[in-house]
Amino acid sequence: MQLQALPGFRDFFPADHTIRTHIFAAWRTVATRYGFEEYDGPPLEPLELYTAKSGEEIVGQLYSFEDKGGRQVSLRPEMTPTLARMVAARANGLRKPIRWFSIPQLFRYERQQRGRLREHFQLNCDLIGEPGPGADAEVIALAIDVMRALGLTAGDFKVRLSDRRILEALLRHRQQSDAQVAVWHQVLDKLARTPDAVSRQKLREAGVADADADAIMGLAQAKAWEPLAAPSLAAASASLLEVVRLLNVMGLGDYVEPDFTIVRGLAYYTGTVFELFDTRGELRAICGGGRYDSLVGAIGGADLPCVGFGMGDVVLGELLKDRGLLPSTDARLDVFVATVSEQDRADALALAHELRDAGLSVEYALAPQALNKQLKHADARGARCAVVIGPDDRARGEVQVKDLASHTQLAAKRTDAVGAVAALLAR
RNA sequence: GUGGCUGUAGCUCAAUUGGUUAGAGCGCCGCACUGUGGCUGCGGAGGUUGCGGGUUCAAUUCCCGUCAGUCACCCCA
Repeated sequence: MQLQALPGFRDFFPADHTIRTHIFAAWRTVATRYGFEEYDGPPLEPLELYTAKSGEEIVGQLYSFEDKGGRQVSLRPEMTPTLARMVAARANGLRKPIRWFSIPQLFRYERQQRGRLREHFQLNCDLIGEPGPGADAEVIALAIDVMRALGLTAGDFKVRLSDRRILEALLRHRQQSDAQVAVWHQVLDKLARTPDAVSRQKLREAGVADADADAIMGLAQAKAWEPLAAPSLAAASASLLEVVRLLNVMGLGDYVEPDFTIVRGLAYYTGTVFELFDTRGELRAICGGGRYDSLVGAIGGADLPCVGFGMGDVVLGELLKDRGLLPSTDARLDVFVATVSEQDRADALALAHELRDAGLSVEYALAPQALNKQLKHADARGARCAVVIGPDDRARGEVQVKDLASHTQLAAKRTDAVGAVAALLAR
């Protein structure tokens, strides 16, 4: 049996790693553009960090074990508890609001599916210390701009936006019991992929009156903001409507649509919740987030309101691939230095090093090789330019500088070789 | 964790009703090509047909198990 990566874990061959780097670069660029600072924490944490606040159901999905010191530990399944601890530890000394982002590798022990592995990288952006809707709009705009930076448009994805307080108000207004509320969450979460009759049946079994079911379903499935103006919802929806207004002002209105069926699995969300989906509905959520005003207090004692999101690299990568937006994964070399004879090798090494000192990516044949083989290799490596050094050139104090794309070649003084190459590459 | 489908070369795939030496394209290496690359031609390496067992004169093909992938559940960073 061959040794291979564990199920749900990935080997990143150079071509794969290029894609990963491409995504990370967009994440860092846009987060930095929004004034966010990068942080990180340990990939391995005490098990209690997650069992204490995330609920017992999540323990089954933790990649946890006992370490050699007898400690119960877990690979991190999410970044937010670590963030909450770090922020709480220095809460008094940090200027608010705090804008932090991280790109942690996260783990879960679960059977894998398309877009869901046992390991992935996730951009986490959190804005801490600002309770108002301005912060919510800011992080949502950040998520949208990450997608735009990768070449995706409003035709490719949408932000589905809601606020937990709206559903709560709906249910409270209709006096649903706690057990019924739980059923509602389940039903609404999978409404789009479930036949209507099945949903209705579930609600009936939970003792929800048909009249209540009609009313709540009707509002929950609304595809417009207008129903939020109803007097019974006005207080609960004021924040969300302001978030929408701000996004419109930023010019990002096209990317946002209402979806009051968004529930989000994590228990700690308290207000705004949102998810990013591909418009064709082929993939699972690309990004999810929302407001969690009590978590930092619960973990670290400091009472700080937060809003943030996580965006994973797996589904995002699938989407970019489907839309033909992946970067070229070919290696790009600036210069290949080729020799005609073994007597040219010393000059070739010296020149290659000068070119590397000038910041160029340079290769040469490590062992003696025919010139045509070297140039073929230069071509295969995607080099823009080749420098050929032979006995005749050396006798004249020259080198030949070739533009591999245009098949042109010109002689340059050996003393000016770096300048000649730089000039060619600048074209 | 439950169920369906699928496992053949590095990749994408062939192989007749079960039939004797498992093929092709791409990629890789070499030669034509001892001071000039993309093309072309020729050659080569690379497989325990995922693994284990069973049926059969004979298994890539049929059956069982197992591992892995995938899809749907459960659930969702």
